[in-house]
Amino acid sequence: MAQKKYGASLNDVAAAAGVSPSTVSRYLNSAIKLPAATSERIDSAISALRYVPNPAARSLGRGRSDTVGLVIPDIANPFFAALASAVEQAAEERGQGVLLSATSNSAAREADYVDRMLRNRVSGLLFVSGHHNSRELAHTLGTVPSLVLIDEDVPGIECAKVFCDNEGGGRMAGEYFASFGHKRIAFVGGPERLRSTTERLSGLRDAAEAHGARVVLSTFGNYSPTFGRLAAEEILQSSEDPTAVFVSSGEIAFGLLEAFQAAGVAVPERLSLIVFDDAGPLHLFNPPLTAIRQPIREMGRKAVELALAESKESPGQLEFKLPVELIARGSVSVPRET
Amino acid sequence: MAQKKYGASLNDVAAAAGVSPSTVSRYLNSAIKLPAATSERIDSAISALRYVPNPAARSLGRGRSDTVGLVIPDIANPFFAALASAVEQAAEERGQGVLLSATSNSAAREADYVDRMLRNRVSGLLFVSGHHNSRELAHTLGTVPSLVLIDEDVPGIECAKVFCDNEGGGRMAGEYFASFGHKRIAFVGGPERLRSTTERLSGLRDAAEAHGARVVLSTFGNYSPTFGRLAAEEILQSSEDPTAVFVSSGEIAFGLLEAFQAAGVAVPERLSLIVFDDAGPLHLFNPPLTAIRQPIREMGRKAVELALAESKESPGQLEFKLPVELIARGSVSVPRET
DNA sequence: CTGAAAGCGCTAACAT
DNA sequence: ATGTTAGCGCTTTCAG
Repeated sequence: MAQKKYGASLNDVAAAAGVSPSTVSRYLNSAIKLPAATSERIDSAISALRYVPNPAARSLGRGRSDTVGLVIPDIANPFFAALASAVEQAAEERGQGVLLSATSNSAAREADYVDRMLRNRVSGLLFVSGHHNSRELAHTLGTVPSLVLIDEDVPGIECAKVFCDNEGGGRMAGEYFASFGHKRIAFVGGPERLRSTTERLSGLRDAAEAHGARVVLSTFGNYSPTFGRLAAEEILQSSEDPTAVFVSSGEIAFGLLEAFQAAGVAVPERLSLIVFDDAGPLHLFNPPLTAIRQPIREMGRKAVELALAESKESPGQLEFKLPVELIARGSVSVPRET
Repeated sequence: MAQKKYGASLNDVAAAAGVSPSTVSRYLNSAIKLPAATSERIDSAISALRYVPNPAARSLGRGRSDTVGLVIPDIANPFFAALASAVEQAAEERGQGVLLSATSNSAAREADYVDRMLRNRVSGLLFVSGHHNSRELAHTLGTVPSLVLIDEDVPGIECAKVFCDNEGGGRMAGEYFASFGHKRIAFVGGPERLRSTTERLSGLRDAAEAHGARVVLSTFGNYSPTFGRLAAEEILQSSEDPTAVFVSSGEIAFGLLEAFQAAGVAVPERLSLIVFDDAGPLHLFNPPLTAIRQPIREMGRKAVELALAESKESPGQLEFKLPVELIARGSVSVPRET
């Protein structure tokens, strides 16, 4: 589609319909009502000429692009894929396209991609960070109007934020473990210093301690099966001898499970498991995984809504914390005899 | 980001550097080498003014957009998510962005979204259909230069195509079943009349018959767990009494498995299972699922390559069939005693 | 090899 | 209410 003269322009349509370009423009943007006669002439000119509007020209003329930007760490991760899907749907409903960028978990790219979104004059920017953020990122982000942070915070940025109730999720997990009689719990987090990570841990810890249990081990790493395998080793070798583990992401859980299977460690008989985040078919796993489910679709929708909100009502609520729920399946049982 | 005057323009940079806009433009597009002195002046002007190029203007001026379009049925499906990820990476390497649209499995939207890509003057369009296609779609697609079809064919369109070896995959499954002694095989396909569906079935059938087995049941539906549950019922009620089933997609397999579990049908003891496509953590399922793996990453890369190929070398190879492999896990065993 | 000038297609102040 | 007229920021002939 690279050829220069692509098709008919608005001017051609206007000429064919015997009106001025601005009339056609206004008509098309439904900012106006025309006599039936002229609107028909325009319509037929459009179809006769096979006219298609050029978004680049429109964007250039207006200084914005009817597009919302979405920056995520990794589109192949089921959680982010689901989020992207939700965002796209919500955006579509509002006549906005989505410009997607996955940073491939590279911190360096986060700022670059935000820049790109800015260049593209997106009407709103949804950003999901996957790192403890650099000063540079914070600076870039600081200049972004209609920014919405999803899932993860970036310290020092004041903007709309959509999180799930990480602490509540941690608490649910802790209480659930405690109700089975677990006393020694391990926490496998995402990247250290990330808000979601610390909140989940603190919820878990609070609930545990309120029920006479303890978080005896906590380890942090990136959202990957590789880190999960490492964490599994750490847990199995720990002298603290945990009987339950709460893992902060599905991808990490995959690695954990692989390592447990390889080591002949039975779940839940030997080690109970709860995973935060229920994206992917966890119910079909061996064993079916008990999970904390985030309302991904609602998070995406809310974020789009906030990004596109007309007046940036600073007085209004800026931070939203959506509720999570515990989906009980088969990966938690009473602790083994000690 | 909707404000009008956004930042410095190329003209501002040129003025600050004491050269003409065209010189800056040429310099930035590396179509030229400047004396070190001037190039430095330009560079410092750029950073001083915090100049960022405006892609819309560039696109308008050049008639194309340094962006490849990708249209897929559903971004939340792990297969398509992995494909999108691969495409994005390959595009990035070539300095191209990706404009993504998910049709939400709506046939009606396919043509719309292709149109949108056209408007956006994408430098290449990658299209994955999820339907037996309408005349309208074929017509729209017919006008698209640098079109690449991935995974699924659209009859009557002549363009570059990247498939996997569906027939070979079916054959592998058939042979594998036969090697365990299965005689009666069920096929759960995707949408009927889709090329991938028919090819997988024909490969399966050929291999089965070559080994004294038969495909005793075949059923078709869309790529969803819901259809999988329906198919499971059909299989369980069949008087043909199949002992093995070959299912054409992961999403469908999820539904199948759910229904089998609900009905107390053990896999593989009662029914062996092979799924086409190994996206998602099938190795952690209960039982671990034996699968035909497509080279998703390579497919994405190849498609981008073809879309961006300079000269459309019609004499060259237009259709690529990438090899698949069977990943043996635990969902196939010898058939139960009859 | 560099600069001037004419668009690319559309929008939005101004006029009428 | 419609038309006129400038741009939006960049690319790209075409002169110099």
